Amino acid sequence: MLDSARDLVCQLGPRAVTVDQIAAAAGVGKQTIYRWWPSKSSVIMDALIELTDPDPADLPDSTYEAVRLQMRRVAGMFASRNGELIRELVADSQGDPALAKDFRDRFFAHRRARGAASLEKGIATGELRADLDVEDALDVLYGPLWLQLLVGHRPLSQAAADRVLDLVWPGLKNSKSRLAPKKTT
Amino acid sequence: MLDSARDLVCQLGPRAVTVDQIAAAAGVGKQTIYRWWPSKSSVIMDALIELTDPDPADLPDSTYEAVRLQMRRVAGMFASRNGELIRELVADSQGDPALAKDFRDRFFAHRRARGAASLEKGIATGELRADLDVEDALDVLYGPLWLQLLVGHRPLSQAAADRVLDLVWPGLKNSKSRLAPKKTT
DNA sequence: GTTGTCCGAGACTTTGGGTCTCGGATTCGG
DNA sequence: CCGAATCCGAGACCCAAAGTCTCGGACAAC
Repeated sequence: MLDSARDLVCQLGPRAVTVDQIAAAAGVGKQTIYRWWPSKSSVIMDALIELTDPDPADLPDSTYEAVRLQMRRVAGMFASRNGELIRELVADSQGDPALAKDFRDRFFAHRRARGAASLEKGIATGELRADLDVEDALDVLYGPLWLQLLVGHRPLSQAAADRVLDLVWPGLKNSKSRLAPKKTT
Repeated sequence: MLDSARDLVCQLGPRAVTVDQIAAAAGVGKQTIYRWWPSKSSVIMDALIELTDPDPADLPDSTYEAVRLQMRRVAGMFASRNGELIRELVADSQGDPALAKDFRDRFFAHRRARGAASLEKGIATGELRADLDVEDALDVLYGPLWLQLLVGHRPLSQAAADRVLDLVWPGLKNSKSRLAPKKTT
């Protein structure tokens, strides 16, 4: 049933798909959908989570490289069909506090925690400033990508993510550290 | 007529107000509204622009202070009733490309140009890195504020804007400059 | 005074999310 | 093995609000 939702959303986009279509495709009554989800947007969110959750795993040891890879993955996701889903969900979240909370708790927080883990590791190894505020740093790193996703004033690319990181890095890194980040392309 | 729209939107919020209400309050037929604007969202955008455009003027000479003041103003605006308008417009822009373009061209670009001017001035005076990419820098400075506005994972405050600037500043400033930014609170 | 244009008023259409109802199938109790 | 209660697909229905169409009165032009 979620499968049908996922397929349709991928095929038509989240805006174009209707609840009736999902119900029909799943061979299920509309009422049954509303038995499990409170709104269409919730269904889409579950589809998004199922579509994007398989991720973590192997990160480089270098904090710089790890963060860079994570940012690139996010930029790639934003630029893909999933970015469209995210845009739609953020849009619907304005003016639906329950959905907004759900989005933050079930999608946003998970990914943010992964980013936070990398930064905390970097603090522990001394690659990042000891007094770094992780929350602030995450906003600074990923805020630009979200801005590009939601306002669309510039194309979203992995190169853009790299530029953001390089621009911000001097404010994050432990200036006493001798290890300059080696830039591998 | 725009006055009525502005008043109603301020009073009830952009989501709750209907075109019929605006028409009634302006003592005008609905058709007449659609003679000038293509959609309800467009009306709201004009109201927003009228509500927020009076701004520029006196900035401190110090680039750091100037940018800080501009960021604080944006944070203040985001936290006010106008922030609600902006959220709504960004939401409606997803899935309405014409509105999205209008939003970028008539609201976003203007404010961005002011920020760019400050940065360019800073480059010219040597306070900022000569090779700074202004577009990238603007995304990095304001992206976090937009993220907080649209996702709502953290409270939006002027203090948050200050923290963003301080975190990012080392990557923007001309490291050869002797003038450390003096932090006035 | 007649004709034409403009526009307030409000009825109407449309669209899609969400609810209600029916009837058949499946399951449980005796 | 049979009656009763539950579940659920199907689809009719409701509702709100954006956007369109139509009427009729007011004013202007000639």
